Amino acid sequence: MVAPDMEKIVSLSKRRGFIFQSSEVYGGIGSTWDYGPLGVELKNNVKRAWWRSVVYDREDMEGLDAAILMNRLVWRYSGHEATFSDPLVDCKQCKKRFRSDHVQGKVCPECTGELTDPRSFNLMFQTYLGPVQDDSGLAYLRPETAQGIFVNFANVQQTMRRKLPFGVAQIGKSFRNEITPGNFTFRTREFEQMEIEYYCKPPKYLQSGEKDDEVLHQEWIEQRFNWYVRLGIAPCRLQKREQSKEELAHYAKATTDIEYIFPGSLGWSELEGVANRQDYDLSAHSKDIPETDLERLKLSKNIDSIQKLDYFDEQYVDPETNKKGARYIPYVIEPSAGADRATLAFLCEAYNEELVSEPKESDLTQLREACTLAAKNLEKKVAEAEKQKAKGGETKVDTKESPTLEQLKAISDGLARAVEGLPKTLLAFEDVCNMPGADRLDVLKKTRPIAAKLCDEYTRVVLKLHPQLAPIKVAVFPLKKNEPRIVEVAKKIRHDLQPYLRIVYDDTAGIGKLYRRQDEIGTPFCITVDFQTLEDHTVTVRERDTMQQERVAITQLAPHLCQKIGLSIF
RNA sequence: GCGGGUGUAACUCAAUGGUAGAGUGUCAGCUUCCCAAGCUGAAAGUUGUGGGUUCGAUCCCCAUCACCCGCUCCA
Repeated sequence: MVAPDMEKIVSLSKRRGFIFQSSEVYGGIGSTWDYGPLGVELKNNVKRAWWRSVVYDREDMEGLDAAILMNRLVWRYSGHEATFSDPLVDCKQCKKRFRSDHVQGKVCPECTGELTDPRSFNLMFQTYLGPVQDDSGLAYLRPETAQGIFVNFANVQQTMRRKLPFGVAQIGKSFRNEITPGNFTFRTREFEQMEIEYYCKPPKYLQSGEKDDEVLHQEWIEQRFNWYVRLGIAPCRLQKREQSKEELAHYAKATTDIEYIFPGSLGWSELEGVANRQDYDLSAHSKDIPETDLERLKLSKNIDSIQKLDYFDEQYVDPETNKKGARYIPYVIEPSAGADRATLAFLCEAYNEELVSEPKESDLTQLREACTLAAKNLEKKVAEAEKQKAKGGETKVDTKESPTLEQLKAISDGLARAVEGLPKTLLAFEDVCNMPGADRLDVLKKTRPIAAKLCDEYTRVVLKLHPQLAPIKVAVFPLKKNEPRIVEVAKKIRHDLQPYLRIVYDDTAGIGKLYRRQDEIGTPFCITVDFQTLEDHTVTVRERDTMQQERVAITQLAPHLCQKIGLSIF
């Protein structure tokens, strides 16, 4: 099971300190979100796992952290200044919106209504450097981190003495004035990217046995796909989608999106795009690019750059002249991921509601009675709706007052199935109450709290996050908090493990509730100090997903847990 | 930007044209030898914000903000 809808994630995020609405005390501000104490741990872990995977676990990668503010010319020559400010027109009659260069005259192509004057929508945030707000100080908040990597190509290559192929990774904030943000943290105006520019040889300069750009492109797609899977995303909810020729930006030879199927209306959506951008970007920022290449890349001559971002290949031997060495602009493969999107995907994927134990039949009586009542009422409503349909001939639309016939039937069926499957289907009642139209049925409003109360008692919410991503790795509890010897040992364990692991101590509830609390935030291991501990210096280590326990000597806890979590200290 | 919906305690939701309730959660204490147990007590909301109608608005009307759904858009 994964999150059934995004609202579950939003509500859990708020309740347990993962993600808050930004500027909440002033009523919020559109599409911005703050990561709370657990959210920042989770997102940091995602970024750290990414950095480890693409920088530390390879021999051919370097890191970078470029400034958010850059010379305006970067965005002129990258093409953003032109393509990021579309003049748009709206139809005053049918409210559709068009790019003004796609429309003839001042008439709507669809309904022939009158169009507004063109308005410029610049998707880049502007700001001014220095005290005077005029064009001389105009700067943009970067809409992508990639350009910071491109313009530093020569710096990185020379200082690290790199030979092709090699890549540069960067994590950082980007800003886009999106027209339609939404879907929680999925599309926001301020977001964090994890981008790689992997520089390689253009096909012409390859020597035998070397991988070409297309092979490297495929390898990156595979590696990035597998990264998500390794950290817990089920492959069935992840897909590679190759962009069609029509979708491709003119500078991209090929792009494959890695998509995750998010809950609710969001559905299949992009986590990451892996593009083969050829030599477009480095050429764009270089002086002295030959006319033929400018034409091929549809670039205009760069009259402002003071560098040529090319590469001297000493090994290359010209097959015709036998001349050694060549100077050329490298190709680039760009795996560009969203840190917030990955974090959201991991949260959605990890979310589980489980029946911990089967409810006693005596506890179910009230629910069964309420359902019988609801079923009868629904039957009546269905019959009414059918009669009306036969009479009026017209299918009733989904109105404020009552659900449609189809909705009624679906709810009725859902309820019947849920009742039949009891006690195993306890969790299904909530789904039934959330079906379209159900909110307008009073009978279900009465059933909901009864089912909810049972769910509280017999189910748990558990985030099955990969241990490396979990915000808290270990929690320590005393089995009895009014037994000072046990409390003392538990607190000492927390203190001793603190240098190795993110660990918390809690004794403010019964043991069952303490476990549930940690389940809900994805803590993979809970240590409980009990009476046996006082005799043999062992504790129980309880595993989140299975709820199984094993006894471990206190002295072995650090290596034992670090090994299970996959930390490399021991 | 357009259309529809929502906004009440930290969360989930009730209620009413006459100064707001429940469950969960949180906190304190007691109790408890392993999975949201029990008991006692407590804190917590100018009902998103600002106007209007009214003797009186959380409820009706208008505006605004935020979120959700659908369009539109999306390197």
